[in-house]
Amino acid sequence: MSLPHAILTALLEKPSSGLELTRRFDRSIGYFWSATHQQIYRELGKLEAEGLIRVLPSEQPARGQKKAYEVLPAGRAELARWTSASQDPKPHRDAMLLRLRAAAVVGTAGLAADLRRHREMHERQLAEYREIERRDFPPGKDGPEDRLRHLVLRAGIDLETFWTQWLDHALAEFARLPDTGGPESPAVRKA
Amino acid sequence: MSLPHAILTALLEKPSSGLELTRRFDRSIGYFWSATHQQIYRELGKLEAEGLIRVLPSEQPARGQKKAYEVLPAGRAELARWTSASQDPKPHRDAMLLRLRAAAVVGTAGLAADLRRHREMHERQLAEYREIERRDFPPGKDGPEDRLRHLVLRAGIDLETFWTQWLDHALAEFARLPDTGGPESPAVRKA
DNA sequence: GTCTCTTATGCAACTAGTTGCATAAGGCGG
DNA sequence: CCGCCTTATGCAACTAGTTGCATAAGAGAC
Repeated sequence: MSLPHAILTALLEKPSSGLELTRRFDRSIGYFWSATHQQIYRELGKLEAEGLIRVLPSEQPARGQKKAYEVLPAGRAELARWTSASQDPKPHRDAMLLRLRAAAVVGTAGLAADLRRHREMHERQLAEYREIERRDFPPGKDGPEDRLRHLVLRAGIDLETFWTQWLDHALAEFARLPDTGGPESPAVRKA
Repeated sequence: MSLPHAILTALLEKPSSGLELTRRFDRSIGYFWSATHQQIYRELGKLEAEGLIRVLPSEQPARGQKKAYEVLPAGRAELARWTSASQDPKPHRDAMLLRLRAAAVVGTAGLAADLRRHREMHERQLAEYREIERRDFPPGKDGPEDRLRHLVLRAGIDLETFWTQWLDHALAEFARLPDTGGPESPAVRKA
């Protein structure tokens, strides 16, 4: 249960409206914790009700008007508590690995094309991360906060590099395999 | 939506009862697609209703009796369809990276211990994968199905290696940082 | 022979996340 | 001044996954 904490972090970095948060989740934060605008609006409502954030005064809260939130002391305390608390990692779910395993049983037909497509996507994401790194972390910028944020970005860069290479490896393996309905069938075998 | 396909794959590898599936999900398949026994029983019910699997004859279906399922031709066809269909990868969610980003704002207190703990967990998982590799993929065993399954296991091994190394890197970075309430506070700053 | 433990199956309620759509304000074109 | 586009906020319904508990059969303890 981390969405509220992702939002608190984002709001501490910079007070924002729901839509601004949505856009920021589409960029930096969303790279390791994605969220739709509905999730965000709902969560903002809850956080406000719990007294962890509040609407910035000044703007009137009419519908269709910007409504910016800031974090209250209780929210900062909650985020600090959550950050330092021991947490078990959630198990991964990776549909592509599942598909490969399924392919071992029902055949590899059509899979290689999607492997290539995923490879391209990972490569594009990697280029985007590298661009962010170039822009946001030039050589001089290395205060404590910068170091931590850079560390997180590095994880993104290294992960995309990892998947790009792994998919290359998988594609090379595919090239050595018959690209048919698999080891024991032309598609449906016991029809 | 991949749980039904994970189950179909498992059942094609070997017809099983709900509990047997649950155990197999705790081992091999669950390493990239985890599921609880309730999810599995519910999904088995749906798959049977849709005519993709059926109860193996022989055993009577009284409660508390083993009830093994096998995949029907329609199920195999559905799995083949799903495997070859183009699918977009779901965005990752990684709470640890989120916590590091939060730590850049509210401080790193207490985080290093959990980084170390996660490092140990990844290392243990890595050892387990290596053991499986040694046991299930000895040098001679490399038919097409073996190659694909080995590829999937390799992804697990390489990912755990990746995280172990990344956490080492993060811990080294932490060692160079003040381990306090963060850049701008003793915990709650504007109280 | 009944008590308790393990195996096996399952329901119900809850939490999290997604999808589709609705509403309202403001700007701008004609 | 009316229709249309963009910005901004939000509800409702749905899908997926988790947690807690209930039920029943068989095995062995005593």
